[in-house]
Amino acid sequence: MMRLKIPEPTIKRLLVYYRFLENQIGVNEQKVLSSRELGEGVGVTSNLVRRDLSFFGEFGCQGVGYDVEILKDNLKKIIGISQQRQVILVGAGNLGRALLNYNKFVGIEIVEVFDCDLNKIGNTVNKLEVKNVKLMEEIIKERDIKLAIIAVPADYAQNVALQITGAGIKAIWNFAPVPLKMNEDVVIINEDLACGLGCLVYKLNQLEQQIV
Amino acid sequence: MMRLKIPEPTIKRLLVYYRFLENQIGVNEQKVLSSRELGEGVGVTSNLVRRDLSFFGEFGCQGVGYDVEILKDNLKKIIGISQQRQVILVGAGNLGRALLNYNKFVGIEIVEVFDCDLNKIGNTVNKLEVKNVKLMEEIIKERDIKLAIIAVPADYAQNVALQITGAGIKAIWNFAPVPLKMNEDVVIINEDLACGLGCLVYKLNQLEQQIV
DNA sequence: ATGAGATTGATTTCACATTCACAAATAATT
DNA sequence: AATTATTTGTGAATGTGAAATCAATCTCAT
Ligand SMILES: NC(=O)c1ccc[n+]([C@@H]2O[C@H](COP(=O)([O-])OP(=O)(O)OC[C@H]3O[C@@H](n4cnc5c(N)ncnc54)[C@H](O)[C@@H]3O)[C@@H](O)[C@H]2O)c1
Ligand SMILES: NC(=O)c1ccc[n+]([C@@H]2O[C@H](COP(=O)([O-])OP(=O)(O)OC[C@H]3O[C@@H](n4cnc5c(N)ncnc54)[C@H](O)[C@@H]3O)[C@@H](O)[C@H]2O)c1
Repeated sequence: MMRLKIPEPTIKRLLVYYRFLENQIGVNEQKVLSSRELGEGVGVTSNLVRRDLSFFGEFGCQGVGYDVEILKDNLKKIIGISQQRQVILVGAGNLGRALLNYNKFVGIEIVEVFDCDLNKIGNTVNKLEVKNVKLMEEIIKERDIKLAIIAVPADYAQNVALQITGAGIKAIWNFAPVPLKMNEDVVIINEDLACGLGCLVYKLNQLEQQIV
Repeated sequence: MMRLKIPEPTIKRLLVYYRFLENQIGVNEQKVLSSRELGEGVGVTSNLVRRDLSFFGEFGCQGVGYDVEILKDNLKKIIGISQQRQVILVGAGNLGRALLNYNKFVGIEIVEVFDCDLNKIGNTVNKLEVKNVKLMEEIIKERDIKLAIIAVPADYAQNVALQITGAGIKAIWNFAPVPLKMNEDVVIINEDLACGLGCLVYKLNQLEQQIV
């Protein structure tokens, strides 16, 4: 174990490991699993699995492997999903509604949805009422929410980000394809889907040109 | 210019640069822009912009900058989005419909949608009729489609991937949170949204523990 | 009890990605 | 024409992440 300066890719994989363990529980009665099995399950090498985990401690048993329950509990604590965190979503459009209807995110619960469109305000999405964005800042403060999902059009994202951080939001999962300019004390993950597609198109072209 | 072995992060940024240039056209009449301006617009350093572009040639003019139109055309060619590529989408669920309704992806056109749910087959999403997945393989061959988007539940993704690659698909944009096991001649981009969220929760916890 | 086989966790090595720093080139100014 | 401001493109240095390697430890069969 070494602590200090954990690679970002490692952090992203923690949840992948956790999700795999969760799913495995039901499938078979396996109590213990090896880094090789875990790695194969999620598509990384066993070396990398051990490396990732060893940043946070010694959870395995040499010659044996990892106890599923113990590893799962430890991952929960490490990631910080021992209890569900309350989250808001801004922008009940196409993507926003898809996210709201998805019930498989672990560690979070979307508790409020905001939009500015009068045709959407008042609608119900997955048991949640879409509220007027004018109420947003007050509700964030009232409920002491720290994490927000931005699913508004690109042109409005920066403004929304300023509003919500002003009201106390400290973490933003941003789906708008713009780089948010924020203070250092706000953590942001940008989920720019288009560039994954761009990369795929590039690679497909390379593949085709190579063969022809 | 150096060619050979281009970093994957570089490839992903190409589309970000392109999208920024597209958007800038309307905003002002700027004919030329510097790597600094482009970098600030998309949230990377000017050094990185120049490094990325220089993998593919010399598009700028020293002391001046980059001609917007010329750079845009070159990026189009490099990424491979000079003409729209026909694409299919499998799984007209929550996420699938959000993607179908999004008209801002560049370089692709979703031309067919498939699902296995009889309640969804026949429905129209963004002017496209959802077709029975049984027709999928035939239509892929008929229209000679090479790129597919997978938006089906995790348990079905591997099967769908085998079907479509069997029918000729060479590139997959996969939203199911599972590592697809495919031959070497198929390119895959996995868009595992949950791990971005996991990473954000982790960082938020770190932030909070640090302050308290 | 002992040895064979399995597996972890740490160290070392290697590969990849970004930043730094500067020569070369251009435009604007005097 | 000479000078100054910019700005590109790239070699070198640095930083970051993954793979390879291996000693230490555990289980189990004999
Ligand atoms: N839909 C996709 O598949 C997809 C793919 C990639 C990226 N994105 C990005 O995700 C974001 C959302 O996309 P979408 O397709 O859901 O768009 P959308 O237009 O369907 O929805 C946007 C919603 O945000 C609301 N809104 C606008 N300004 C607001 C404000 N200031 N406060 C609160 N609500 C506001 C609108 O009323 C609308 O309901 C966009 O930035 C888009 O670029 C979407
Ligand atoms: N919705 C989200 O916000 C979200 C977030 C993260 C990941 N995902 C992933 O994206 C995928 C789709 O999510 P969703 O929320 O749209 O799920 P969904 O259940 O709403 O939609 C899935 C669709 O796939 C169809 N389907 C199932 N098996 C099929 C098959 N063999 N062939 C064709 N169609 C088939 C179903 O009929 C359904 O319409 C899932 O793998 C999910 O884990 C979704």
